[in-house]
This record gives sequence, C-alpha cells and structure tokens, in this order.
Amino acid sequence: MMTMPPKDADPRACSIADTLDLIGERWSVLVVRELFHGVRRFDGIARNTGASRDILTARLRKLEHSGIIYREQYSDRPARYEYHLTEAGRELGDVLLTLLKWGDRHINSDDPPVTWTHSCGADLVPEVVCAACGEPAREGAHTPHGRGVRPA
Amino acid sequence: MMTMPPKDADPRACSIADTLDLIGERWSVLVVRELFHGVRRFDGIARNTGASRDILTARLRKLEHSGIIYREQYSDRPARYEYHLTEAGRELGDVLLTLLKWGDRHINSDDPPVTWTHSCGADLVPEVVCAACGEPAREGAHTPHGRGVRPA
DNA sequence: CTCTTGGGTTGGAGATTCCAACTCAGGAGG
DNA sequence: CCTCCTGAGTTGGAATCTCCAACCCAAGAG
Repeated sequence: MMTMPPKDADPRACSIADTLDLIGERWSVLVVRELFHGVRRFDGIARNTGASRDILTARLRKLEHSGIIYREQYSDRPARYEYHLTEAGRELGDVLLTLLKWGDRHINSDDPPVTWTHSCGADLVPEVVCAACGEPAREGAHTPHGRGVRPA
Repeated sequence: MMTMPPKDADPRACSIADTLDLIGERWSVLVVRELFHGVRRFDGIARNTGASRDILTARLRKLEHSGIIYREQYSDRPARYEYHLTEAGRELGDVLLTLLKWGDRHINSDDPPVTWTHSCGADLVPEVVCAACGEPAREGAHTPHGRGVRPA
C-alpha cells in the first residue's frame, strides 16, 4: 500500500519534491556520484558508497526506471552489467556540484576531500547564476509564480 | 546504536555524502524550501510539506543543531516559535534551485509548478558555472583531486 | 463554556533498512 | 581436480524508522 500524507496535509506542487521522489532516498545520490567518478560496476559502487547490496539493487532499479541511468551488458554467461548515466542523469551533475560546494564550505572548509579541475585550468568553484543576466541566482530570486504558490 | 557500514565497505571521503548526512533524510529539504517561501511556523510547514508532525519535530531539531535553521520565540505563555534560515541555510538555496531546474526539465516540462522572477526581470533559469571562467561547470569538470579519489 | 490555533508528544502498527550469508557462473592458481 | 576470487545479485531475520491518529496544554474567539 502506498503511504498517504496525513489527513490535514496539502503538499505544495513542486519540482523539488518531484525530483526528490526519484533521487531522495538514501544512497541514490551517491550512486550517481560514483558514476560521475567513472565507477560503473555493482561491487565498486557498493564499496565506495557504503550501501548494502540489497538496497543498492533496489536503488539501481529505481534509477533505471526513472531514466537516470541505464545498464549495459558486457558479458553473457554469466551476465555482467555496467551502469551508465543517461543525459538526464548527467544533468544531475549540477545538483551534485551544489551539494559538494555547500559541504566544502560548511563542513570540510579546512580540507575539502575532492576538488575538480575545470577545463579552464582553475579548481572548480561552482556558482549558480541567472541564465538571463549572469548574476548570482539565489539572492535575486523574488516573487514565486504558479500553481505551487500559496497565499502566504 | 549508530548504524555501521557493511564490513567490506570503504566509503569515499566526500562533501556530498557529508552534506546529505545533514539534509538527506526525507522532508529536510522540503522544510528548507518552505522557509525560502516565507512559511515560518510549524503547522504551515507540516501542511505544505506533508510531513507528519513527529517527524517534522525531529527534522527541525536536527536542522537547528546543524546550524541550518534557528528558531525565534514570538510569544511566551504559551511558547510559540518561528523558524528562520541561517546564512548557511540560505546558501542551500543553490541546491534547491538545481533540484527545481532538473524537475522542471525532466518531470514537469509541460507545466512547471513554481517559477521565480529574478531581479533582472527574467524568469529565473539557474545555471551552474565555473566561478573562474564563467563557463558551464558540469561539462568541463575533469580529473578529481584529493583524498576522496580512488585509483579507478 | 466550548471551539480553534499553535506547537508539539505519545503509542502502536507497518514499512524500510541493515548486514551477514548464500547463490551461481566463470577464471586463476596450484 | 580442487579451491579461491570476482561479479552481481537474493534471502532471512533483526533493528530502525516512519506513519498517523490521538492526546496535551495554554490563550483567544464566539
């Protein structure tokens, strides 16, 4: 049976919530992280994330059904698979980068565990900007519109 | 008792994982979302997220201990509180925006439930760029460095 | 004097997650 | 031939977490 929200709840229509329905369970984001690191096989993903194997199986199936990853057979008899990101999965890189930046600033400011070199040569510091004007997005985001908005 | 990883696991040192330890449980991100929408009180957050009240209490306490939110008393007798984002909490806005963008593109492409107007006048489309060169961050992120990196 | 609002706490049921152990198939070493 | 190792899972049972309605208390409204 699907779990239903409490009787008096009225959840906001929201793409954040919808996205978390796909990747919000424990381990899912770390699975995607491993694929970005180029780790493509079950055992490697299990080891590097810390997920138990049964749960990892469930997460991989769900990510596959959600169109975020696909698996490719690289051996029959016995069947062996590698996992890959789809284009939609690769676009989750933006989410991972903002999570990484926050943790680097607020938890590991003394010693960031992983840094990425950007193609421009600099150590990558991701910044979220408005596509229209190029200014930082967060501070200038005002007045939400749409059916997900509530009358205060 | 804290849950321990499986015996054969060797989790990667990673700011993404560390950040998810703070906000990765169900409802936490949606609580932060509500604070960005200006909803500051327990009942409103419960209604708009769909979280049950006991779990919401636990999440609010954890977010508070993590330095992401703080609560301010606006009434004694009976004690009543409003929740607010700290500066660290406000910086999670970048994470929310990338989650929002992904869901808008891949789940709700026909009808995004909430859009934000940016201070420049345009509808906000968040983009993640390299702070050094201004080019998109994701495609150009190569060769990770640091103790969180594994030998393939 | 009852109802509503606000901010929780409690109890018990049900769902999820944990982890070790097991499977099956092929290849390597001895 | 016999055993170990790798890969990709499955299975069982225990521990943990989540759900949700019901309860609590205090103040204000009708």
